[in-house]
Amino acid sequence: MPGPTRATTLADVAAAAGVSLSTASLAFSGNKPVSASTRERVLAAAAALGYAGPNPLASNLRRGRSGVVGIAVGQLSTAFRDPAALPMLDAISQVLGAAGLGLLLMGDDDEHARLPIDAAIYDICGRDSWAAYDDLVARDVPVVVVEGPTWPGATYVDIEHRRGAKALAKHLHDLGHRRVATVTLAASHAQREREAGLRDVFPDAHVVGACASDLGAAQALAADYLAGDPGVSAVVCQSDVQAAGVVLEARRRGLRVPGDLSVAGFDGVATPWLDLELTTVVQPLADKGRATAEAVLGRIAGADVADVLLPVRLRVGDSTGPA
Amino acid sequence: MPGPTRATTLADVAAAAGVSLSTASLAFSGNKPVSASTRERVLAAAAALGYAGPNPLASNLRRGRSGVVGIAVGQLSTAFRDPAALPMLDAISQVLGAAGLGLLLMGDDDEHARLPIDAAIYDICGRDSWAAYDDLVARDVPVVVVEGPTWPGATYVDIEHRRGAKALAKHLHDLGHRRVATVTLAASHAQREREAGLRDVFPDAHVVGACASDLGAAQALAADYLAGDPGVSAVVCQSDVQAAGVVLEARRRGLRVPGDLSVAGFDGVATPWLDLELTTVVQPLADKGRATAEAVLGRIAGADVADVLLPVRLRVGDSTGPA
DNA sequence: CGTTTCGATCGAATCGATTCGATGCTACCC
DNA sequence: GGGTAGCATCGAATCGATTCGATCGAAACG
Repeated sequence: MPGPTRATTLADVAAAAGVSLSTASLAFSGNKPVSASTRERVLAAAAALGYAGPNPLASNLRRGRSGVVGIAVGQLSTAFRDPAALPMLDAISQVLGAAGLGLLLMGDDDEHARLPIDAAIYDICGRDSWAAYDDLVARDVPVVVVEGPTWPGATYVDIEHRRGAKALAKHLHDLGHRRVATVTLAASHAQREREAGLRDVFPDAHVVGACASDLGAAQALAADYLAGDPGVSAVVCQSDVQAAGVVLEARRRGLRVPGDLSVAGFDGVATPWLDLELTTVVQPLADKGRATAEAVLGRIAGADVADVLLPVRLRVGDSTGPA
Repeated sequence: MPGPTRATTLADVAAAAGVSLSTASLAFSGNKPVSASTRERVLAAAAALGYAGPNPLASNLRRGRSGVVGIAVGQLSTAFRDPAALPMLDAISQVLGAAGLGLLLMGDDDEHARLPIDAAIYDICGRDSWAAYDDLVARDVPVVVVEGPTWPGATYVDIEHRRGAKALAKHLHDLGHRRVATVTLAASHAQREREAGLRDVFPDAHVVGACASDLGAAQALAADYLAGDPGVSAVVCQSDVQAAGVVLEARRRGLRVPGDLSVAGFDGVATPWLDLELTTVVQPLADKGRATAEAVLGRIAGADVADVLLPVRLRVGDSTGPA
């Protein structure tokens, strides 16, 4: 039985196995060849002592790595409520997990500056500043920013916000729309780019208001707006969830989509609770996650990592039609 | 400017400030009183050298703590797609964050056994076994299990699955329902308890099938089932999301809810895309998260922590009616 | 004025591993 | 058979902090 005595160290195991500390270490890490018989003797001794492997804390200090990557997401519930966040997060955790790295959730507070992370991902934030960023830089922690503003020293992964938004706007223009409104996200790099793309085609598009990528919030926003009978023929949203909210609210008011009102989204996620397919700008969520994770791996390895800009694609669905 | 020379250590700072290493340490940690003038001198020296505070890795080793708590959630995208998961996760991260602890996402693989965590939460899993559990026990890492099966040495946080399910079943029985079906989750402790509660009232309830708490999956399941014209007057689901899927599918087939079919859920989350309020069993999600986090804190502190069983409450909405 | 107390500071031990360079040994080659 | 590789093993240094116990002065006390 594994004795109740804790604090079994590798030194104890080495002593029990009759080898040196360094050899015991090699038997576990495999960083240098060890004869099969020796390795077995060490592992047997470890099992007998109830030793569960090298203490990660000690190992981390010596190697100068924690094996943990922080990901800043602001408040969890808002960050993950957006279905667009999940495929990306999944891809990130898959790639990092395969490399033996764990993913640590960080809020905005700089509490987290004290936690042992090898790199940080700034994502899903829709924010322009992060308190902890300077601390990370000071500690030489590599940072990868997703869809964020450009800070010195970070690596960037982004998508073609402007081109996508412009393609969507063009699609609406081609359908004959002339007066359009847009539901925005909170002020951020991504939001500014997308709005620029929209205004490339509709310079005087009206801003309905800003809200998170949340069905209820978008619905409430749309309720106010549509009640005023604004005289627009299309509403461009910045996420599919927002778009779904607008569709639901429009219908509740007796408007037909796309007959009376065209509605467009962004992201290209599944909206199973809608009986139509949204016209939207599809972004490669999994690719974005993979690219982010790979950038992190590169930066941790000390490599020079190039910024990444991923393409988007207009998907025409059933939620937009002739003006 | 903070020189490009890394590897500035506390010893360098101490030397620059003309104090001993131990005093410099105290100036940062505040674990023992240090005269104000000394502290200032140390901090000034640190700023001049571009020293960003004690290396967390070294600090961790010495204190025997990493400040990180692992949370096992299986695959991220399935775990977080369920809206019931978020309020709980939020509460956990809030309580742990206030205590200066970070939250590390763990998959099922035992890769994570090598990561530096002070405690682990097994949650949102709907699974009966976890590969890494034994490793954690061997390493003396406290484990808190949420809605899970009882393993030796862990602390449990759970809700009244059976009582809740039974109360809901009773409600349906009172409405005159006699033939009911149930959509289940994957086999798990929670699922078994709930099914037992249902069978306390409807011993021969029919099992439609199992699926995750996912709208599309539930919809597909319901499509198959309802096509067979099964002759039940009510469907009891194990999450509100499942219930929403069943409602949508029933309507698609021309059934009125609750006129032709009563549908009930579990969890008590918001379903803004449904125009009715689900009859459901409301569980205290935030409380569950708080209780979990507090159990973790207690276990880390080495205290004896009692298991927690949280009450649930039947909420009668518009999705159930007379048979 | 001598003694006790208390607070600030310091030196040294310690946390538990990884890894560099050196050593001893066997095997191989001409 | 002498010299050289090459592999397994070992000893010692190291990662960068935290903390215990000791020391030193100055303030407080009788």
